[in-house]
Amino acid sequence: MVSRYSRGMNEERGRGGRPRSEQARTAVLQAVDDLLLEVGYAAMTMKGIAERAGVGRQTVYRWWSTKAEILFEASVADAEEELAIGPAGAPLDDLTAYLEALVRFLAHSPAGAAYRALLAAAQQDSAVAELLASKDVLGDSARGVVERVVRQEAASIPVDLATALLIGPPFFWILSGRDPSGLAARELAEAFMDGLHARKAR
Amino acid sequence: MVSRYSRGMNEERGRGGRPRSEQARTAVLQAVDDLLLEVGYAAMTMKGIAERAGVGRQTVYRWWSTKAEILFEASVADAEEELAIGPAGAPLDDLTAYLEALVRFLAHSPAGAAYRALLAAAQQDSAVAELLASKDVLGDSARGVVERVVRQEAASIPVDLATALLIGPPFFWILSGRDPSGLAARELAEAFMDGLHARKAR
DNA sequence: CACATTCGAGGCATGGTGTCTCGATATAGT
DNA sequence: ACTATATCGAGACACCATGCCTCGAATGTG
Repeated sequence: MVSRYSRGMNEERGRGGRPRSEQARTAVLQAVDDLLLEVGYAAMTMKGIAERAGVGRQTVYRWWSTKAEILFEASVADAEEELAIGPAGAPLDDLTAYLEALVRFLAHSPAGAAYRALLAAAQQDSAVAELLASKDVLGDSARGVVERVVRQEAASIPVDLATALLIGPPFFWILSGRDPSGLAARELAEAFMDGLHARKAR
Repeated sequence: MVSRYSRGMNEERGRGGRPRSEQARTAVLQAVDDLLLEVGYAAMTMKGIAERAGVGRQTVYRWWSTKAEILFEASVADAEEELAIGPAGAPLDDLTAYLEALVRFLAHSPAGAAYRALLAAAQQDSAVAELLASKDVLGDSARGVVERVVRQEAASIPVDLATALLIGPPFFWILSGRDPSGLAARELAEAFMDGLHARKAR
Protein backbone atom coordinates (compact mmCIF):
# COMPACT_ATOMS: atom_id res chain seq x y z
CA MET A 1 0.00 0.00 0.00
CA VAL A 2 1.43 3.30 -1.07
CA SER A 3 1.02 6.36 1.09
CA ARG A 4 -2.35 7.88 0.36
CA TYR A 5 -0.76 11.14 -0.60
CA SER A 6 2.31 9.73 -2.27
CA ARG A 7 4.20 12.92 -2.69
CA GLY A 8 7.54 13.81 -1.19
CA MET A 9 8.66 16.79 0.79
CA ASN A 10 8.97 19.09 -2.18
CA GLU A 11 6.03 18.20 -4.38
CA GLU A 12 3.09 20.43 -5.16
CA ARG A 13 0.22 20.82 -2.81
CA GLY A 14 -3.17 22.34 -3.39
CA ARG A 15 -2.86 26.06 -2.88
CA GLY A 16 -2.37 27.27 0.66
CA GLY A 17 -2.15 25.20 3.78
CA ARG A 18 0.52 24.66 6.38
CA PRO A 19 3.55 23.01 4.79
CA ARG A 20 4.65 19.58 5.83
CA SER A 21 7.00 19.67 8.77
CA GLU A 22 10.48 18.49 7.88
CA GLN A 23 11.17 18.11 11.55
CA ALA A 24 8.28 15.70 12.02
CA ARG A 25 9.32 13.69 8.99
CA THR A 26 12.90 13.37 10.20
CA ALA A 27 11.81 12.48 13.72
CA VAL A 28 9.63 9.65 12.41
CA LEU A 29 12.37 8.18 10.24
CA GLN A 30 14.83 8.41 13.11
CA ALA A 31 12.35 6.80 15.49
CA VAL A 32 11.94 3.85 13.13
CA ASP A 33 15.70 3.47 12.84
CA ASP A 34 16.03 3.45 16.62
CA LEU A 35 13.09 1.17 17.31
CA LEU A 36 14.26 -1.41 14.79
CA LEU A 37 17.42 -1.87 16.84
CA GLU A 38 15.78 -1.56 20.23
CA VAL A 39 12.69 -3.72 19.86
CA GLY A 40 12.91 -5.29 16.40
CA TYR A 41 10.56 -5.10 13.45
CA ALA A 42 7.83 -7.35 14.80
CA ALA A 43 7.46 -5.38 18.04
CA MET A 44 7.59 -2.05 16.26
CA THR A 45 4.13 -0.43 16.15
CA MET A 46 2.75 2.66 14.46
CA LYS A 47 1.72 3.87 17.87
CA GLY A 48 5.20 3.36 19.28
CA ILE A 49 6.76 5.14 16.32
CA ALA A 50 4.55 8.19 16.79
CA GLU A 51 5.23 8.34 20.52
CA ARG A 52 8.95 7.86 20.09
CA ALA A 53 9.04 10.59 17.45
CA GLY A 54 6.99 12.94 19.61
CA VAL A 55 4.45 13.26 16.83
CA GLY A 56 0.70 12.82 16.53
CA ARG A 57 -0.51 9.45 15.29
CA GLN A 58 -2.40 11.02 12.43
CA THR A 59 0.77 12.74 11.29
CA VAL A 60 2.33 9.34 10.76
CA TYR A 61 -0.70 7.85 9.00
CA ARG A 62 -0.98 10.94 6.81
CA TRP A 63 2.33 10.27 5.10
CA TRP A 64 2.85 6.54 5.42
CA SER A 65 0.38 3.66 5.39
CA THR A 66 2.50 1.03 7.15
CA LYS A 67 5.65 0.64 9.18
CA ALA A 68 7.16 -1.11 6.17
CA GLU A 69 6.85 2.06 4.14
CA ILE A 70 8.54 4.13 6.81
CA LEU A 71 11.31 1.63 7.29
CA PHE A 72 11.87 1.48 3.56
CA GLU A 73 12.21 5.24 3.30
CA ALA A 74 14.44 5.28 6.37
CA SER A 75 16.89 2.64 5.24
CA VAL A 76 17.21 2.68 1.44
CA ALA A 77 19.84 5.40 1.42
CA ASP A 78 21.97 3.62 4.02
CA ALA A 79 21.61 0.34 2.17
CA GLU A 80 22.75 1.81 -1.13
CA GLU A 81 25.73 3.45 0.48
CA GLU A 82 26.86 0.30 2.25
CA LEU A 83 26.60 -1.77 -0.92
CA ALA A 84 28.35 0.71 -3.21
CA ILE A 85 31.80 -0.63 -3.98
CA GLY A 86 34.22 1.15 -6.25
CA PRO A 87 36.27 -0.76 -8.87
CA ALA A 88 39.07 -2.55 -7.05
CA GLY A 89 41.23 -3.54 -10.01
CA ALA A 90 41.39 -7.27 -10.62
CA PRO A 91 37.98 -8.88 -11.16
CA LEU A 92 38.53 -11.35 -8.34
CA ASP A 93 39.32 -8.53 -5.92
CA ASP A 94 36.33 -6.62 -7.20
CA LEU A 95 33.99 -9.53 -6.57
CA THR A 96 35.50 -10.31 -3.19
CA ALA A 97 35.09 -6.73 -2.03
CA TYR A 98 31.48 -6.73 -3.16
CA LEU A 99 30.67 -10.02 -1.49
CA GLU A 100 32.28 -8.88 1.73
CA ALA A 101 30.14 -5.77 1.68
CA LEU A 102 27.08 -7.86 0.89
CA VAL A 103 27.66 -10.26 3.79
CA ARG A 104 28.41 -7.39 6.14
CA PHE A 105 25.21 -5.71 5.01
CA LEU A 106 22.94 -8.74 5.26
CA ALA A 107 24.35 -10.20 8.44
CA HIS A 108 25.58 -7.30 10.53
CA SER A 109 24.30 -3.92 9.40
CA PRO A 110 21.21 -2.19 10.80
CA ALA A 111 20.22 -1.27 7.26
CA GLY A 112 20.58 -4.95 6.39
CA ALA A 113 18.33 -5.87 9.28
CA ALA A 114 15.79 -3.44 7.86
CA TYR A 115 16.14 -5.02 4.43
CA ARG A 116 15.66 -8.51 5.81
CA ALA A 117 12.61 -7.39 7.73
CA LEU A 118 11.12 -5.84 4.61
CA LEU A 119 11.94 -8.84 2.48
CA ALA A 120 10.27 -11.01 5.10
CA ALA A 121 7.18 -8.82 5.18
CA ALA A 122 7.06 -8.86 1.39
CA GLN A 123 6.58 -12.65 1.41
CA GLN A 124 3.17 -12.13 2.99
CA ASP A 125 2.16 -8.64 1.94
CA SER A 126 1.98 -7.75 -1.73
CA ALA A 127 2.05 -4.05 -0.94
CA VAL A 128 5.48 -4.47 0.61
CA ALA A 129 6.51 -6.67 -2.30
CA GLU A 130 5.69 -3.86 -4.71
CA LEU A 131 7.59 -1.45 -2.55
CA LEU A 132 10.70 -3.60 -2.76
CA ALA A 133 10.20 -4.20 -6.45
CA SER A 134 10.21 -0.44 -7.02
CA LYS A 135 13.81 -0.30 -5.89
CA ASP A 136 15.89 -3.44 -6.35
CA VAL A 137 18.58 -2.54 -3.84
CA LEU A 138 20.55 -5.78 -4.04
CA GLY A 139 20.19 -6.22 -7.78
CA ASP A 140 21.24 -2.65 -8.50
CA SER A 141 24.22 -2.88 -6.21
CA ALA A 142 25.47 -6.01 -7.93
CA ARG A 143 24.84 -4.83 -11.47
CA GLY A 144 27.88 -2.58 -11.65
CA VAL A 145 30.29 -5.23 -10.44
CA VAL A 146 28.72 -7.95 -12.55
CA GLU A 147 28.79 -5.95 -15.77
CA ARG A 148 32.39 -4.93 -15.18
CA VAL A 149 33.55 -8.48 -14.56
CA VAL A 150 31.53 -10.04 -17.36
CA ARG A 151 32.95 -7.51 -19.81
CA GLN A 152 36.54 -7.96 -18.68
CA GLU A 153 36.24 -11.72 -18.87
CA ALA A 154 34.43 -11.55 -22.18
CA ALA A 155 31.81 -13.96 -20.90
CA SER A 156 28.37 -14.19 -22.44
CA ILE A 157 25.76 -14.46 -19.75
CA PRO A 158 22.57 -12.52 -19.02
CA VAL A 159 23.21 -9.96 -16.30
CA ASP A 160 20.15 -11.05 -14.32
CA LEU A 161 21.33 -14.63 -14.21
CA ALA A 162 24.87 -13.62 -13.27
CA THR A 163 23.49 -11.41 -10.52
CA ALA A 164 21.50 -14.28 -9.04
CA LEU A 165 24.53 -16.55 -9.27
CA LEU A 166 26.60 -14.00 -7.37
CA ILE A 167 24.14 -12.84 -4.72
CA GLY A 168 22.19 -16.05 -4.30
CA PRO A 169 24.60 -18.21 -2.30
CA PRO A 170 25.40 -15.73 0.49
CA PHE A 171 21.79 -14.56 0.44
CA PHE A 172 20.54 -18.08 1.01
CA TRP A 173 23.24 -18.79 3.57
CA ILE A 174 22.32 -15.85 5.76
CA LEU A 175 18.55 -15.79 5.29
CA SER A 176 18.34 -19.49 6.11
CA GLY A 177 20.01 -18.81 9.42
CA ARG A 178 23.47 -20.25 8.74
CA ASP A 179 26.45 -18.75 10.52
CA PRO A 180 27.82 -15.88 8.39
CA SER A 181 31.31 -16.42 9.77
CA GLY A 182 31.35 -19.67 7.81
CA LEU A 183 31.17 -17.68 4.60
CA ALA A 184 34.39 -16.96 2.73
CA ALA A 185 33.86 -14.08 0.32
CA ARG A 186 36.97 -14.98 -1.67
CA GLU A 187 35.81 -18.55 -2.08
CA LEU A 188 32.41 -17.39 -3.34
CA ALA A 189 34.12 -14.97 -5.71
CA GLU A 190 36.30 -17.77 -7.06
CA ALA A 191 33.30 -20.02 -7.54
CA PHE A 192 31.59 -17.26 -9.51
CA MET A 193 34.65 -16.69 -11.70
CA ASP A 194 34.99 -20.44 -12.25
CA GLY A 195 31.47 -20.56 -13.55
CA LEU A 196 32.10 -17.65 -15.88
CA HIS A 197 35.22 -19.20 -17.37
CA ALA A 198 33.63 -22.60 -17.81
CA ARG A 199 30.70 -20.99 -19.55
CA LYS A 200 33.07 -19.27 -21.92
CA ALA A 201 34.79 -22.54 -22.75
CA ARG A 202 31.58 -24.46 -23.27
CA MET B 1 9.61 -20.58 21.78
CA VAL B 2 8.92 -24.27 21.88
CA SER B 3 5.54 -25.58 22.91
CA ARG B 4 5.37 -25.61 26.67
CA TYR B 5 4.70 -29.29 26.69
CA SER B 6 6.89 -30.23 23.76
CA ARG B 7 5.76 -33.76 23.42
CA GLY B 8 4.03 -35.38 20.50
CA MET B 9 0.88 -37.44 20.23
CA ASN B 10 2.43 -40.64 21.51
CA GLU B 11 4.74 -39.49 24.24
CA GLU B 12 4.32 -40.21 27.93
CA ARG B 13 2.08 -38.19 30.13
CA GLY B 14 1.77 -38.25 33.86
CA ARG B 15 -0.40 -41.21 34.62
CA GLY B 16 -4.12 -40.81 34.21
CA GLY B 17 -6.06 -38.02 32.60
CA ARG B 18 -7.99 -37.68 29.39
CA PRO B 19 -5.77 -38.45 26.42
CA ARG B 20 -4.99 -35.81 23.85
CA SER B 21 -7.57 -35.73 21.12
CA GLU B 22 -6.16 -36.76 17.78
CA GLN B 23 -9.22 -35.24 16.18
CA ALA B 24 -8.53 -31.83 17.71
CA ARG B 25 -4.88 -32.00 16.68
CA THR B 26 -5.73 -32.87 13.09
CA ALA B 27 -8.42 -30.21 12.91
CA VAL B 28 -5.96 -27.53 14.03
CA LEU B 29 -3.31 -28.55 11.51
CA GLN B 30 -5.91 -28.65 8.76
CA ALA B 31 -7.27 -25.27 9.78
CA VAL B 32 -3.82 -23.73 9.51
CA ASP B 33 -3.33 -25.26 6.08
CA ASP B 34 -6.64 -23.85 4.93
CA LEU B 35 -6.22 -20.43 6.48
CA LEU B 36 -2.77 -19.98 4.98
CA LEU B 37 -4.30 -20.22 1.53
CA GLU B 38 -7.47 -18.31 2.34
CA VAL B 39 -6.18 -15.35 4.31
CA GLY B 40 -2.39 -15.64 4.29
CA TYR B 41 0.08 -15.95 7.12
CA ALA B 42 -0.11 -12.37 8.38
CA ALA B 43 -3.89 -12.41 8.73
CA MET B 44 -3.88 -15.82 10.34
CA THR B 45 -4.59 -15.59 14.08
CA MET B 46 -4.55 -18.07 16.92
CA LYS B 47 -8.14 -17.15 17.57
CA GLY B 48 -9.11 -17.72 13.95
CA ILE B 49 -7.33 -21.08 13.92
CA ALA B 50 -9.21 -22.27 16.99
CA GLU B 51 -12.56 -21.15 15.62
CA ARG B 52 -11.89 -22.65 12.20
CA ALA B 53 -10.86 -25.93 13.80
CA GLY B 54 -13.92 -25.94 16.08
CA VAL B 55 -11.65 -26.17 19.07
CA GLY B 56 -11.19 -24.22 22.29
CA ARG B 57 -8.54 -21.55 22.32
CA GLN B 58 -6.77 -23.10 25.26
CA THR B 59 -6.55 -26.39 23.41
CA VAL B 60 -4.46 -24.64 20.79
CA TYR B 61 -2.25 -22.85 23.31
CA ARG B 62 -1.79 -26.07 25.27
CA TRP B 63 0.08 -27.75 22.44
CA TRP B 64 1.58 -24.92 20.43
CA SER B 65 2.95 -21.53 21.46
CA THR B 66 2.65 -19.69 18.16
CA LYS B 67 1.09 -19.99 14.76
CA ALA B 68 4.60 -20.51 13.39
CA GLU B 69 4.89 -23.72 15.38
CA ILE B 70 1.58 -25.01 14.09
CA LEU B 71 2.39 -24.11 10.52
CA PHE B 72 5.77 -25.80 10.81
CA GLU B 73 4.21 -29.01 12.06
CA ALA B 74 1.53 -28.80 9.40
CA SER B 75 3.84 -28.32 6.42
CA VAL B 76 7.17 -30.04 7.05
CA ALA B 77 5.98 -33.40 5.80
CA ASP B 78 4.54 -31.91 2.60
CA ALA B 79 7.71 -29.91 2.04
CA GLU B 80 9.97 -32.95 2.36
CA GLU B 81 7.83 -34.94 0.01
CA GLU B 82 7.76 -32.25 -2.67
CA LEU B 83 11.51 -31.80 -2.54
CA ALA B 84 12.41 -35.48 -2.57
CA ILE B 85 13.81 -36.33 -6.00
CA GLY B 86 15.03 -39.78 -6.92
CA PRO B 87 18.25 -40.28 -8.90
CA ALA B 88 17.56 -39.41 -12.52
CA GLY B 89 20.68 -40.81 -14.13
CA ALA B 90 22.95 -38.18 -15.64
CA PRO B 91 24.12 -35.57 -13.12
CA LEU B 92 22.77 -32.74 -15.25
CA ASP B 93 19.34 -34.34 -15.38
CA ASP B 94 19.53 -34.99 -11.67
CA LEU B 95 20.29 -31.36 -10.91
CA THR B 96 17.68 -30.08 -13.33
CA ALA B 97 14.98 -32.24 -11.78
CA TYR B 98 15.91 -31.05 -8.31
CA LEU B 99 15.95 -27.40 -9.31
CA GLU B 100 12.60 -27.74 -11.01
CA ALA B 101 11.16 -29.22 -7.85
CA LEU B 102 12.78 -26.47 -5.80
CA VAL B 103 11.34 -23.69 -7.94
CA ARG B 104 7.93 -25.34 -7.98
CA PHE B 105 8.08 -25.65 -4.22
CA LEU B 106 9.22 -22.11 -3.48
CA ALA B 107 7.12 -20.32 -6.04
CA HIS B 108 3.95 -22.31 -6.45
CA SER B 109 3.35 -24.85 -3.70
CA PRO B 110 1.24 -24.22 -0.58
CA ALA B 111 3.92 -25.94 1.47
CA GLY B 112 6.42 -23.56 -0.11
CA ALA B 113 4.26 -20.60 0.86
CA ALA B 114 4.33 -21.94 4.40
CA TYR B 115 8.10 -22.26 4.26
CA ARG B 116 8.51 -18.72 2.97
CA ALA B 117 6.23 -17.42 5.70
CA LEU B 118 8.24 -19.25 8.35
CA LEU B 119 11.54 -18.09 6.90
CA ALA B 120 10.19 -14.56 6.94
CA ALA B 121 9.05 -14.85 10.53
CA ALA B 122 12.43 -16.30 11.48
CA GLN B 123 14.14 -13.08 10.40
CA GLN B 124 12.42 -11.29 13.27
CA ASP B 125 11.76 -14.00 15.81
CA SER B 126 14.60 -16.10 17.15
CA ALA B 127 12.16 -18.74 18.38
CA VAL B 128 11.05 -19.36 14.80
CA ALA B 129 14.67 -19.26 13.67
CA GLU B 130 15.48 -22.10 16.08
CA LEU B 131 12.46 -23.99 14.85
CA LEU B 132 13.71 -23.80 11.26
CA ALA B 133 17.26 -24.60 12.32
CA SER B 134 16.00 -27.78 13.95
CA LYS B 135 14.97 -29.09 10.54
CA ASP B 136 16.89 -27.75 7.55
CA VAL B 137 14.31 -28.69 4.95
CA LEU B 138 16.05 -27.11 1.96
CA GLY B 139 19.56 -28.11 2.97
CA ASP B 140 18.55 -31.70 3.62
CA SER B 141 16.69 -31.96 0.35
CA ALA B 142 19.70 -30.77 -1.61
CA ARG B 143 22.27 -32.84 0.24
CA GLY B 144 21.43 -36.08 -1.52
CA VAL B 145 21.65 -34.62 -5.01
CA VAL B 146 24.75 -32.61 -4.22
CA GLU B 147 26.67 -35.52 -2.74
CA ARG B 148 25.74 -37.74 -5.65
CA VAL B 149 26.86 -35.22 -8.26
CA VAL B 150 30.03 -34.20 -6.45
CA ARG B 151 31.06 -37.83 -6.13
CA GLN B 152 30.31 -38.67 -9.76
CA GLU B 153 32.21 -35.64 -10.97
CA ALA B 154 35.05 -36.29 -8.52
CA ALA B 155 34.99 -32.64 -7.47
CA SER B 156 36.39 -31.52 -4.15
CA ILE B 157 34.10 -28.98 -2.55
CA PRO B 158 32.49 -28.77 0.88
CA VAL B 159 28.90 -29.99 0.72
CA ASP B 160 27.61 -26.91 2.55
CA LEU B 161 29.19 -24.59 0.02
CA ALA B 162 27.96 -26.62 -2.92
CA THR B 163 24.46 -26.62 -1.43
CA ALA B 164 24.46 -22.84 -1.17
CA LEU B 165 25.77 -22.55 -4.72
CA LEU B 166 22.94 -24.75 -5.96
CA ILE B 167 20.01 -23.45 -3.90
CA GLY B 168 21.10 -19.84 -3.57
CA PRO B 169 20.37 -18.46 -7.05
CA PRO B 170 16.75 -19.64 -7.39
CA PHE B 171 16.19 -18.94 -3.70
CA PHE B 172 17.29 -15.36 -4.14
CA TRP B 173 15.40 -15.01 -7.40
CA ILE B 174 12.09 -16.02 -5.91
CA LEU B 175 12.41 -14.52 -2.44
CA SER B 176 13.39 -11.17 -3.93
CA GLY B 177 10.16 -11.16 -5.91
CA ARG B 178 11.50 -11.88 -9.37
CA ASP B 179 9.29 -13.71 -11.84
CA PRO B 180 9.87 -17.48 -11.40
CA SER B 181 8.95 -18.09 -15.03
CA GLY B 182 12.19 -16.35 -15.92
CA LEU B 183 14.12 -19.13 -14.23
CA ALA B 184 15.49 -21.95 -16.38
CA ALA B 185 16.29 -24.93 -14.19
CA ARG B 186 18.51 -26.45 -16.83
CA GLU B 187 20.53 -23.27 -17.15
CA LEU B 188 21.04 -23.12 -13.39
CA ALA B 189 22.05 -26.77 -13.38
CA GLU B 190 24.58 -26.12 -16.14
CA ALA B 191 26.00 -23.16 -14.28
CA PHE B 192 26.43 -25.34 -11.20
CA MET B 193 28.14 -28.06 -13.19
CA ASP B 194 30.38 -25.51 -14.86
CA GLY B 195 31.55 -24.32 -11.47
CA LEU B 196 32.24 -27.85 -10.35
CA HIS B 197 34.34 -28.66 -13.42
CA ALA B 198 36.28 -25.43 -13.25
CA ARG B 199 37.02 -26.07 -9.62
CA LYS B 200 38.34 -29.49 -10.49
CA ALA B 201 40.63 -28.05 -13.15
CA ARG B 202 41.96 -25.28 -10.93
C1' DC C 1 -14.72 -45.22 41.96
C1' DA C 2 -11.09 -41.71 42.77
C1' DC C 3 -7.84 -39.19 40.27
C1' DA C 4 -5.68 -36.74 36.60
C1' DT C 5 -5.82 -34.40 32.41
C1' DT C 6 -7.96 -32.93 28.38
C1' DC C 7 -11.97 -31.05 26.08
C1' DG C 8 -14.97 -26.77 24.18
C1' DA C 9 -16.51 -22.41 25.64
C1' DG C 10 -16.02 -17.97 26.89
C1' DG C 11 -14.75 -14.05 30.33
C1' DC C 12 -11.05 -10.82 31.17
C1' DA C 13 -7.30 -7.09 31.09
C1' DT C 14 -3.99 -5.46 27.93
C1' DG C 15 -2.48 -3.25 23.96
C1' DG C 16 -2.35 -2.02 18.82
C1' DT C 17 -5.27 -0.43 14.78
C1' DG C 18 -6.98 3.07 11.96
C1' DT C 19 -10.37 6.88 11.98
C1' DC C 20 -12.14 10.94 13.78
C1' DT C 21 -12.26 15.38 16.16
C1' DC C 22 -10.17 19.19 18.56
C1' DG C 23 -7.81 23.76 18.80
C1' DA C 24 -3.51 25.67 17.24
C1' DT C 25 -0.30 26.99 13.58
C1' DA C 26 1.69 28.16 9.10
C1' DT C 27 1.48 29.27 4.26
C1' DA C 28 -0.84 31.18 -0.37
C1' DG C 29 -4.03 34.02 -2.68
C1' DT C 30 -6.93 38.23 -2.50
C1' DA D 1 -5.02 42.32 6.90
C1' DC D 2 -8.12 38.69 5.94
C1' DT D 3 -9.67 34.17 4.20
C1' DA D 4 -9.03 29.59 2.67
C1' DT D 5 -6.44 25.55 3.14
C1' DA D 6 -3.63 22.02 5.08
C1' DT D 7 -0.72 20.78 8.50
C1' DC D 8 0.51 20.10 13.49
C1' DG D 9 0.23 17.38 18.38
C1' DA D 10 -3.05 15.25 21.25
C1' DG D 11 -6.19 12.08 22.36
C1' DA D 12 -11.01 9.74 22.22
C1' DC D 13 -13.20 5.91 20.03
C1' DA D 14 -14.77 1.16 18.47
C1' DC D 15 -12.76 -2.91 17.03
C1' DC D 16 -9.99 -6.98 17.38
C1' DA D 17 -6.17 -10.39 18.75
C1' DT D 18 -3.50 -11.85 22.69
C1' DG D 19 -2.68 -15.00 26.33
C1' DC D 20 -4.32 -16.35 30.79
C1' DC D 21 -7.96 -17.95 33.66
C1' DT D 22 -12.11 -20.55 35.03
C1' DC D 23 -16.01 -23.48 34.24
C1' DG D 24 -18.41 -27.98 33.81
C1' DA D 25 -18.16 -32.02 30.94
C1' DA D 26 -15.64 -35.86 28.96
C1' DT D 27 -12.26 -39.63 28.99
C1' DG D 28 -8.65 -42.08 30.21
C1' DT D 29 -5.65 -44.97 34.36
C1' DG D 30 -4.86 -47.53 38.82
